[in-house]
Amino acid sequence: MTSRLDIHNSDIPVLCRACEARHRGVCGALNPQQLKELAKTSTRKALDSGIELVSEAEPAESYANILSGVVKLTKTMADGRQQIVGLQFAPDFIGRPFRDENMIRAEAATDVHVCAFPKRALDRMIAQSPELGHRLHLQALNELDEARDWMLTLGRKTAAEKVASFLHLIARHVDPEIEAKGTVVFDLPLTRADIADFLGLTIETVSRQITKLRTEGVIAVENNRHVTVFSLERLEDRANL
Amino acid sequence: MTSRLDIHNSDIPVLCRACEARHRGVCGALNPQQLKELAKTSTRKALDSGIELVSEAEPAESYANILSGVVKLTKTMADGRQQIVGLQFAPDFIGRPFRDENMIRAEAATDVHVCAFPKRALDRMIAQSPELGHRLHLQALNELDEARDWMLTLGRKTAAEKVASFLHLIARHVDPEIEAKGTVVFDLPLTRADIADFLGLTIETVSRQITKLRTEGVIAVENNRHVTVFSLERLEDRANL
DNA sequence: CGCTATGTTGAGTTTAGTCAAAGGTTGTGG
DNA sequence: CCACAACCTTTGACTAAACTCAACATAGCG
Repeated sequence: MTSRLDIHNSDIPVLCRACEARHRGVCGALNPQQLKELAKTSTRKALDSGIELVSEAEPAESYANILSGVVKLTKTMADGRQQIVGLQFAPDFIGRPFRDENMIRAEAATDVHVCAFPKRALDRMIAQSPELGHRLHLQALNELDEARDWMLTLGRKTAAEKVASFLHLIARHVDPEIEAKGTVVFDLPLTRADIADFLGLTIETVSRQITKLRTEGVIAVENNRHVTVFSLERLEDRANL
Repeated sequence: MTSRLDIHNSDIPVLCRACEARHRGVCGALNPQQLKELAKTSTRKALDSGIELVSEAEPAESYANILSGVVKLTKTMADGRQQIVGLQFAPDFIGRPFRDENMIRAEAATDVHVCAFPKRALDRMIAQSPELGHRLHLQALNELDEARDWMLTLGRKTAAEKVASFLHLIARHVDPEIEAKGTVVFDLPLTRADIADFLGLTIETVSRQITKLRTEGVIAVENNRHVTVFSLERLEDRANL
């Protein structure tokens, strides 16, 4: 389907030709000319898990599109307590338009590939292209919806419900089409510590709740990271969704 | 300062002339012609505390600007557990552009005045005016920042820190200019039940923490609602900001 | 003035956190 | 290829924070 649009690939920068962000991501708003201009200053990067993309304190100088992997957005208190306030997947856009200070840290949760470009270059293009501004607006609204959904989880759910909600979130992301009774298999993109930071719990509590779901036959776990959800429906019940 | 812009007030619809939303709110993006068109379909409403502006289930048919008062955005679980996911003040915009389903309930937390207009009328104008789209984008990004700040509070702060954070939020909103050592006096826009729903706590815990702040001389409270914060700095310490 | 809402306080329970130890997994260098 | 180290995860016993239930106090309203 989308290949129809790519007949004149010669117009499209090499870097962008196979890029998901050009279809579902923000770059989809750009014409070949704009894409070419942006591609001049963009660089692909492969980042190991744990590498910081955006610092909590310093003003950001670049934006990025995620090509693969998972990025976590975190907030940290002076005494070290941490909260993950968002997870981003390909082809999400990373960055805070219209402001330099971010007040948020972005870190590779898994090994990640991104396409990074200078803040200035994109800011210039936003001013020129309403369609690009609109795509960024949509992403912001989407992140806002997700953040508010998660606030309910953080504020009002029990530890058991929180862990089920998290697994449900990942399962849904791995396979958005899955029907309620279907089985989903995936590798967790987060360590227990990250899951705890995402859910506002401790590592130990997360571990205990995962064990409970395992012994009760809702999920299976191999090698800590590899998870099988036998029935999304059962997981939803546990999450009180 | 802004009165300079109002010399040709005859162009401005009567309804809009004294409206704060025309300066700091989204209507500031509209020219007199657009303002006139929008004013044709807009109506001012006075809503008592507790009245619902937007339903969690049904698609919204109108947007609104808050003229005065406080609106709470809430999410509710099937068993009745509730979480306030945002507070909005004048001249904030209420509504979810580019989507009908809201998945959120908006309710007057205090008596409220709003200027409401049909979703369609504004959607049409968004398509025409990039500046209007931009203002809505900025508000969405601002709400996203606030939501993520609050996620840290919900997930990682103690009850004492949560209550101090809430009082700090309100105090800052009442007087954004106040210096650290200054005294701030205000009426709480929320009941204890609402505060509990905002903080992910129970009424009793909120009450106990307020009592503690009172007995320790950080705040004074009269008639349950009227609060004096003696030193914003001390409150920030309690909130771990 | 009494009634209903809302808010406070206390006693006991529950949930999740803390601290400590042991079990697994992964990756490295011999 | 194996052994070891580093890290991550699980499990258990105990503790602390917040919740529940219940009684009482206060404020606002008719």
